[in-house]
Amino acid sequence: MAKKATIEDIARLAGVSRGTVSRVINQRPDVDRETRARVLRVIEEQGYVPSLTAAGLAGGRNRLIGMVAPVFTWPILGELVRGITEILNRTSYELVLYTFNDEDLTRNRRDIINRLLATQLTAGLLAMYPGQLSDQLTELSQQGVPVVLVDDQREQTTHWVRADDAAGAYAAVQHLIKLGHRRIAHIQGPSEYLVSHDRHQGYLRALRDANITPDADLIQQGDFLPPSGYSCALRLFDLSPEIRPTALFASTDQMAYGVLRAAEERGVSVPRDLALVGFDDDAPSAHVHPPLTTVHQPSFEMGQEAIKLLLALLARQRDDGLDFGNPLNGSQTEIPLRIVLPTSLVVRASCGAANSITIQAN
Amino acid sequence: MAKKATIEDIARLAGVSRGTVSRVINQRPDVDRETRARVLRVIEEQGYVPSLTAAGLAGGRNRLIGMVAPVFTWPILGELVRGITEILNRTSYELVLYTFNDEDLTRNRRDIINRLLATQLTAGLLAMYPGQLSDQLTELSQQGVPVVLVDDQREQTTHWVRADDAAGAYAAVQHLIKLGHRRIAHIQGPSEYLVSHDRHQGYLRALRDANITPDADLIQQGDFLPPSGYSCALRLFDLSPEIRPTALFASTDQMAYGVLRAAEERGVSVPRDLALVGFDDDAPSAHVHPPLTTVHQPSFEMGQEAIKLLLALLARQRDDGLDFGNPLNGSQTEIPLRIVLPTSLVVRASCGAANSITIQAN
DNA sequence: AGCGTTCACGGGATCGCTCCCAGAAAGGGG
DNA sequence: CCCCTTTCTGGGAGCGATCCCGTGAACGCT
Repeated sequence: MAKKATIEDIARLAGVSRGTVSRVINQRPDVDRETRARVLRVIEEQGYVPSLTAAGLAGGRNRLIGMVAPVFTWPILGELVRGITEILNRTSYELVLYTFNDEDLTRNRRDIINRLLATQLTAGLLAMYPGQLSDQLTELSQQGVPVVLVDDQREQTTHWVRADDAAGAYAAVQHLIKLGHRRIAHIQGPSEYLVSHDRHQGYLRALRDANITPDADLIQQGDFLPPSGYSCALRLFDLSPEIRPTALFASTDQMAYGVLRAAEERGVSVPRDLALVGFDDDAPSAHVHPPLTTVHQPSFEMGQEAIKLLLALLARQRDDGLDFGNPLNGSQTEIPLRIVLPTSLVVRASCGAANSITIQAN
Repeated sequence: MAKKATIEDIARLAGVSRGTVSRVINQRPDVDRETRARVLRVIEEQGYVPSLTAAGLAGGRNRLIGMVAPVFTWPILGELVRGITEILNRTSYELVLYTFNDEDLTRNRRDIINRLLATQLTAGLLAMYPGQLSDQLTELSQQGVPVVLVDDQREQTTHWVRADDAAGAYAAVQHLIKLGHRRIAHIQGPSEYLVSHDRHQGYLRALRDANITPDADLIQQGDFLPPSGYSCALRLFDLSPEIRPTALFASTDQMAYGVLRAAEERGVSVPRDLALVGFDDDAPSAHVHPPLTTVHQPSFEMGQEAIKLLLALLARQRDDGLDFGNPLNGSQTEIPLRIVLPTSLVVRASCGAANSITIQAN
């Protein structure tokens, strides 16, 4: 393999200086059209690609973005990553992955992120479902490190993107109401999570808007996972026939799977005896029996919006350095602090609706 | 935020030179015990973390590992990534993500990888299910770039790790035979994939070992996805009762889902009328109805083995540079070119076996 | 013609590290 | 006691970019 070409080689071949080549590479305006064309041609011919490493050292800024995610969230990251990389591939930034498990977190949580940043490798951070880490990330953000969270669990003061859980839940319950149901149960998630709260609020609002008084007997509390859905469902099935629900909105698909199992054991037919709707649109949901009607989270779009937001922060940061005090800067479009994306209702068989279509949540 | 400390600051504080600090950081032997301890203490006190960027530029070697994966494989990468990061977190290496979609591939396939390498960012490459990229990766590997493939689709001349598909298929079919089945159908994948071939061979061998003559009527060809499983199943159900299969081994879980749907439509009860086994252990398989017996791929371990192999290659490369001609090097353990990991059979309800246990494939 | 501006471009200094050679200090053998 | 090793350490020379000051040419204006 021939020795790699450096900027110096390109400069020599194009008959210009390093500085000019650098200007061409970084798309700076003050280069003559012809010169630029010539340099670009040489770059093309030589297959030259500037060293990110050297550029990072010299420029003090890097072209790497750190993606932080707890390992256990990996299974649900596929779509998010797709969205992120689709945008990122059009830029000169690259993605660096940082994962950690629960041990790491409990042991020396602060260290992990700090060391990560201390390497000066990344220009910004994209944190997925950071959980316990979010406080620290917020702190970093306040210190000027560009950070964007993809989260659905807490109110943040950092830039973040999330799905509109309340509207999604509203649409799901409204759908059940339109199908004629009046006694609609809800299995909510743990109260310490914001999603649980939001989805519950959506449920309540949908009922109220249809003049249905919420019934405390029909509201159970689970922990997001199948077993809790199972036991909550059994409790509901044990209610006397006149108050037993005819429909159920589980606040996660996982819990809905538990409901499905309980229903099968008790001979409760879904959707005939019980219309069921979940939330999340996990992969298995299309394949369970019957296929689960659920609220789809726009993961792909969330990934896209998150990285766009971060890229915007990065761009602003760069400008600040160069055009400090530039009046144009002030009029620059404001970068949104939070982006909430609409969910959509995926209608399958478990709710008893005949057709299988997708309905926008708002 | 205080200005970041550099190696120079540490040197000054410890009363030594940059060179010595560098030696300590890189764990070189030629440093006095006391000096080393002193330097380490200062590093600790200052929370100093060396700049990977500068080290990369100066040393010519980097501490980044590129992970290459086509976007559409993301959903199945969760466990692999877990395995990789678990090992990687103990080293000073970081993971950089490179994904690309089909367009990228068909348009300028060569460019992508070349540009990737040309940035000189990564010390080695870990490629997941590279598909069309594998030729090029092999080439790179021959040019001296450390490359490890995680693949199940082709015979490679590069280092790679994969699951033992043939043994997995053998175990699956053997399981069905032990349950008393003699007429066992198989839906294989597209012939251009090595997995299809291997799983098919495993199927045939299991039949032969049980003195069952394979019946061409019972062997269908699908394309890995649910719809093809559906149509293949219908074709099998249309066979006259005396030659109709009592069991079916689908070479992917996805196709098994299609089989499940066909069975439901035709009133064929699984597992009573048809015992079903899939392959891959996709996430939905535990939740389909009935839960699918399948062959589990050791993704977590594959990730671990792959990264260990790459790390070993990297270490060897580094040694080569330093101890050129060292006799120890010659007698050094030869690094295995390929690693094949055992699969395991996950017994659930769809095969008709009472208990739900996991059986090692070999 | 003289002067100030703008436009392109050159090249020295620099980023934070590793490499490596040279030299000091400490022992070992004749 | 001198010389030769061995063990440690110091510091100059890069690595490949960016930054930025400085310069020469071309142009417009008085």
